[in-house]
Amino acid sequence: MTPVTEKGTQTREAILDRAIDLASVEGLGGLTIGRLAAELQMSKSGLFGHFGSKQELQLATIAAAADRFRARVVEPALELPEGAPRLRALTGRYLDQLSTYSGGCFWGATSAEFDDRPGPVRDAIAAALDAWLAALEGQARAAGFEHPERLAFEIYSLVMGANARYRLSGDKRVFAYAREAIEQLVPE
Amino acid sequence: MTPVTEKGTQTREAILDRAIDLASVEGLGGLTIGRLAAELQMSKSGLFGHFGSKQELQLATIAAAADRFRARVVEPALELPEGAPRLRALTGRYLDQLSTYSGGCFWGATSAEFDDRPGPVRDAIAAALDAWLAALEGQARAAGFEHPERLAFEIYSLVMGANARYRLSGDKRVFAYAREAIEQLVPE
DNA sequence: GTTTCAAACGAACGTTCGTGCTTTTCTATA
DNA sequence: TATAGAAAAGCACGAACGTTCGTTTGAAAC
Repeated sequence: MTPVTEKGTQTREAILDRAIDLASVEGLGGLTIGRLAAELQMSKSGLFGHFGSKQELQLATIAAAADRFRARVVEPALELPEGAPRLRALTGRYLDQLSTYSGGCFWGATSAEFDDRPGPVRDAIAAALDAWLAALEGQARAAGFEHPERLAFEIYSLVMGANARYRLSGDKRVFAYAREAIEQLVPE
Repeated sequence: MTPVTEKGTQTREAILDRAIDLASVEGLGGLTIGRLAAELQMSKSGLFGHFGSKQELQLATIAAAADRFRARVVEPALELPEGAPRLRALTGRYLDQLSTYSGGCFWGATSAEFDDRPGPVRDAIAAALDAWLAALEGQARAAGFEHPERLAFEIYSLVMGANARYRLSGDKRVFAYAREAIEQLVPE
């Protein structure tokens, strides 16, 4: 289940790396063990042994996706001063990820999928999203906005909306729309 | 496939009615023929005969959902004058549906699910969403806004964002946030 | 040089899915 | 009311899924 040797850890990380990309496009449902094994050129059972159950694989993938998000979006933004600058950095970096790296948004693909399936998987996704909203709200509060919770919701909606619209229409202008709308909400 | 008798039509409509509700919660993937048949207390094959393929069932469900959306959201708003009043009516009615009738949003549940699966189903969903965005944009233009396309995107994002957040957090305040944000964008 | 154990494998399981064939039941009309 | 045709059922299929099993490999540990 949990790897013991160096090689086991490497394999497990390779699996989760590919799992994040796959789930970002097709959701956690499309993340099938057989397909994942085929793409990594290993056996279903060999891959399965790293996790012990499909649910454990899903939970591990969610945790890895949260780690990646923190590393690519949150941590770089921590170098900027609290408040409005950090708030703009958070959203800017997120939108950069979505528009450049064209693999889809893990949270956009999975949150709608599990919002009506109670259980540990749904809880893990909800917790990650709550943390993201709370981070936005914290910076909005630090920036002195009057309704930080509402502002966090608005920013969240615009970013996720841009991703959803781009995915379906292929129109990249939506990212500019989101940036302009957020710029208006959090002016320089 | 297409019903001929009165009874056939009734059954087909009953199937699609239930199919919309089911897919609004679980998506078109969770809409399985066996489950749908069980809920309607009929046989898989009997239900299957009405459509001939799963894809035809999905397409028929999408068309029926679009009809329902037009009847419940779009047409009532047509009684108000063009421009800002109609724009507010469209979003207000939509948010009412989402917060009152607690079955989830068909478009929210299905659009993320199929945005990376090319084919007629994806096309049908995309067309319905495009029509909705176009309707918003048309009213924004009639209301004299400077960037009608962007405003339509912002409103779309706020409504869908409210649904997504409510589904995952259970916090109904997000609907108020969406209303206030839209009120600010399209003042009385 | 032998022992040990994690890592990976291949084959099979039980289940569920969509779908096709055949038969029975019902409905509408002449 | 009789009968053609539509609606629904019954049964079985092939494929894909998650999962389990016993076995093989390869690299440390003694």
